Amino acid sequence: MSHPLGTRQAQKQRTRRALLDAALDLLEEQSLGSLGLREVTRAVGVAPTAFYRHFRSVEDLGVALVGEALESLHPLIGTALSTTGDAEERIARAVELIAGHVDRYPAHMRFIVRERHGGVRAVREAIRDQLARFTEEVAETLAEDPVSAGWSEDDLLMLAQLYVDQMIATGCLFLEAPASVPATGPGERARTREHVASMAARRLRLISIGRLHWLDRPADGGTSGRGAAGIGTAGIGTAG
Amino acid sequence: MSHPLGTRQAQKQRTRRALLDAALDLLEEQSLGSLGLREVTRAVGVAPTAFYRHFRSVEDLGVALVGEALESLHPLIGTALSTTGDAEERIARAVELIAGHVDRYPAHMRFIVRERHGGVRAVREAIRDQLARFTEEVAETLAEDPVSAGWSEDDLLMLAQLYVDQMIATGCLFLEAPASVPATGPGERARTREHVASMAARRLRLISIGRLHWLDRPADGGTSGRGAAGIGTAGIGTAG
DNA sequence: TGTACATCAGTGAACGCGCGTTCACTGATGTAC
DNA sequence: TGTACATCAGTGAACGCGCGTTCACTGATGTAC
Repeated sequence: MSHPLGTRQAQKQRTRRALLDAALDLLEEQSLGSLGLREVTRAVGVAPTAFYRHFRSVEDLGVALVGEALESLHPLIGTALSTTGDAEERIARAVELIAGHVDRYPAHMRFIVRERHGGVRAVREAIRDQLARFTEEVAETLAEDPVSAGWSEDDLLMLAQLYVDQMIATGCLFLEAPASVPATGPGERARTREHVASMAARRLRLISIGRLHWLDRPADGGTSGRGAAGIGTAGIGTAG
Repeated sequence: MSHPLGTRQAQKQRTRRALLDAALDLLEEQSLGSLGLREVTRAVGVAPTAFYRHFRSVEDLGVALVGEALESLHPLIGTALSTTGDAEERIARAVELIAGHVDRYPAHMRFIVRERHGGVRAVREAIRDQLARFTEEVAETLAEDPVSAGWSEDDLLMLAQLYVDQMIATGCLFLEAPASVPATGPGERARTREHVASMAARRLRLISIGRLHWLDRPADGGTSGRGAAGIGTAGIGTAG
């Protein structure tokens, strides 16, 4: 009666899931470093000691969360990259995908954003490593694009990093734009879904434009580029 | 003898500084949410209760840190914006300025990066508000630039946000690139100062190029732009 | 300058509390025959 | 199918510890006359 569904393994997995979900829930209001083992077990309704059947520590649980949070983000990247159409359509689609992801997995997104630079080293490094994998993947896809002809490897990596960073920054903005508040309060326009989407699209647009004209520029100026032609730098962009 | 330098006020300020510095120090390894009041006073060498003579809580101390960390960042922005020369020179100067700032105030930079999305609401919001002020300032400076002729206000804001985000992202990269390790370990090239500087410069270059060609593009496609001319979008940037 | 009083930064003992971790346990599930 | 034994997810009592906060205090600094 208490275990109607089946095997011991299945029940264990259910408890593990409950611990992960409870942790994600609690992390909406705090960071992993201040999350207590007892807090998590209390939220689930098991004894504190049950925690040790699943994780060695809260830090360990955090690393597990990194795994699943970024696993859920992974298909998003694939979908965004494989979208066809003109630049404007692809940008709109990418922004939509991110917004949809944040709607579906807000706690995952918050966790990544918060712990990416958070106080728990193992978790920080796990996120960094996973994002580096994503970046590499994006870079490889970009490399196949005819637009990238003549780009150095570092240039491609830079662009990939820029895209990955944008993805996270945009997700973060959507997190702060509650779907339930479409009405514009005083000065709260910045946290409207439409406004966030519009600004995110603008950013991607500017990056897309910069990308198209990347090789127009005369020299590399950096330490290791190889793709540019010409010497000297025109006086572009002078400020007051 | 125990208070050779002067007034009661001066001594109080010295203790306050010591508390702030000790906190910054401790925050290198953890986040504000898990920082204890007793930890801070222990590091300074005063009784726990002395803390309350200066701050109501650790959260309160955090808000004070936001103030001084972003105050130290402020002149940086002014200097970067007022730099003259061609685009390449200005980019190099901006990257240098950020690197220098990270060298001088690494703990401040780490604090901002970590707590910007951290678990303490009051601190998060203080950082957000201060960065919004910076962004507004950058946007105003950009507006005066002839390159920005015909740009909508939202476009300028978008660009300003992009620059401010880049500043922080670059600072964060320099934090992870210890000045003491110029030698390239296996696969550690990404955390070399020169490589970070080179990649940061590339990003700014791409943004600068995108900026120059912003109004070349045919249509706005967003919700509120006003500066663009023409209709339809060319099929730019198709991926595999 | 000297005296009497006020201020207040820092002290130290005490408190109740929730923490992470240990340990021997229970009893349902799984396995061997 | 039935029986005997092994496994192991979850229990609950107990531990020592460091936490934030309170309180009445001390004694150097500041001020009034």
